[in-house]
Amino acid sequence: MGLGLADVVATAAAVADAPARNDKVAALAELLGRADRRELSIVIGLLVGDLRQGRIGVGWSTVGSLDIEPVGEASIEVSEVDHAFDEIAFTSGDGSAQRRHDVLAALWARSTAAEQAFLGAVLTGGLRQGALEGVMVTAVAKAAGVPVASVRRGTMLSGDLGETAQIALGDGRAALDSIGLRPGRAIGPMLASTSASVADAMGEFDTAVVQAKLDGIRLQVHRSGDGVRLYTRNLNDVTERLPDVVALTRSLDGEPFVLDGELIGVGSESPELFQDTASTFSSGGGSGRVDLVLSVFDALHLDGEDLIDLPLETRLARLEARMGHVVLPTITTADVAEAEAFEAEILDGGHEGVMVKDVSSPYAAGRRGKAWRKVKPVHTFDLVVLGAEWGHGRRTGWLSNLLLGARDGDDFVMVGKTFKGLTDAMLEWQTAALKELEAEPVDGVPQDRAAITVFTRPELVVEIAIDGVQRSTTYPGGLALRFARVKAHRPDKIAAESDTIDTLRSML
DNA sequence: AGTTATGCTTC
DNA sequence: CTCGTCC
DNA sequence: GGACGAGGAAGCATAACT
Repeated sequence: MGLGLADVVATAAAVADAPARNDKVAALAELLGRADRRELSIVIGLLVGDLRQGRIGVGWSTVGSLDIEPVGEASIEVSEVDHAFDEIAFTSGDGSAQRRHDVLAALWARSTAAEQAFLGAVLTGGLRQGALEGVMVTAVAKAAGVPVASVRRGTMLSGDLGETAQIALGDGRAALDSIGLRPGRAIGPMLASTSASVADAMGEFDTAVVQAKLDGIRLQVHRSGDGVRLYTRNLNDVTERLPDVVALTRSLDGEPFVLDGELIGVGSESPELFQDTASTFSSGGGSGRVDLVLSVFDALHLDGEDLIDLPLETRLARLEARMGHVVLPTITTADVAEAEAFEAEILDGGHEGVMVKDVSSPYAAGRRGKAWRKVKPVHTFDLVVLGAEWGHGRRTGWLSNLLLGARDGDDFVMVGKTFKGLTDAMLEWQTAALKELEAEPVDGVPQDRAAITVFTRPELVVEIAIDGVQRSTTYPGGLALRFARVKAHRPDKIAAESDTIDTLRSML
């Protein structure tokens, strides 16, 4: 008898109900202890909402349209769920939508109400049990009786928690610790935290490496012999899409190697807009509208040697010696003024900002550490609230997502939405304030989500921070905000004095 | 053959 | 991608 | 400090619909 889906559902419920992380871990570890080797990847995939088969093309709309009577008694095994997901994932071509739907419906028809709800949550990314991969790593360690650090390390180097769990529980500590970086296999990329300024970021370090932050797509570049593999930040294999980058990679010295870099569209003088980089990237490189160029900023493995535990300074020296011509603009300095001058130069070149890194730090794969800090300019504007959407999940009952307008003469044109930057107190306040302003929508406000939207008179001013603007075909002003977040409500200001669409346009 | 709906992935 | 909240 | 979950914009792919 294999593990039942009902066992997984019961554990998920226990995890969701337990506020303390330790209790979540205990519940997960107990379940892992009951799974056999083959089931581990499946169970982990279900419970962290990241299936073994990746995304299978079933989302909110499909799940919501299923109206199938649940059964009273649980009978499905997790291996059967896995099999159904496999079938859905690998079916394509004419008529495939129907076949995929049939497989899903058959699964639903055999499920209890609780199982249907759980599977639906998994497929729509709505688990909300307060435990995803981070907690699961700890649970795997507990179930296997090994240190969390070992599991974390194995997961980052293998890029796969399910596989790591199989090794930890099945083969033991020694096998787990022998997982190593292997050119050709993706590894979790090191992530950065944010600093408000270069001076802030440098305050933490004796000496800093400062590098241009390019507004493109993170790319992990592997080469072993003639074998080349290219992975995105989320470890998706995009090798086939980027023949030019593959050719470049084959031309570099020092294989086997693993590099960390950024892929960016480059025009005659300045970098292209991110939109154009992304467009070219997703439609297959060579035939795109812009030239995609790889810039490298770190080396994890070079000349067949692991570098991740060596200081950044050493990694960069090795990188520079081997392939200096593909390394992006970099300086090493202890002087804040020098770093700021470099930042100004980079921004002047049309780039996004700079990264400030501790010169002595190892490559912390898969971690968001303080050794790397990103510094990007922030722009602030006074915009006007045109409406708000009711929130979901922990924001249920609050007006959450604000519809933002810029002034255009006496009118207002919508330029984006945001739900970010709001504290619970601000949500409470704006919910009451916006209800008072409820009105018919003004012109130029999309009404596709009218059912969950409260439209308002354009009166409440909000201070909005953005990273920049981008072209838009969905908003009437032809422009949309990038990474908008609320800094403050400004009921003391009047809408007639808010910022204009022309001011925003000047940023394009 | 063109348009629409849905899902996915980058930031 | 950003931010606030919670453990 | 780590982990989670709130939900954004653009652009592409695929299959169904018209």
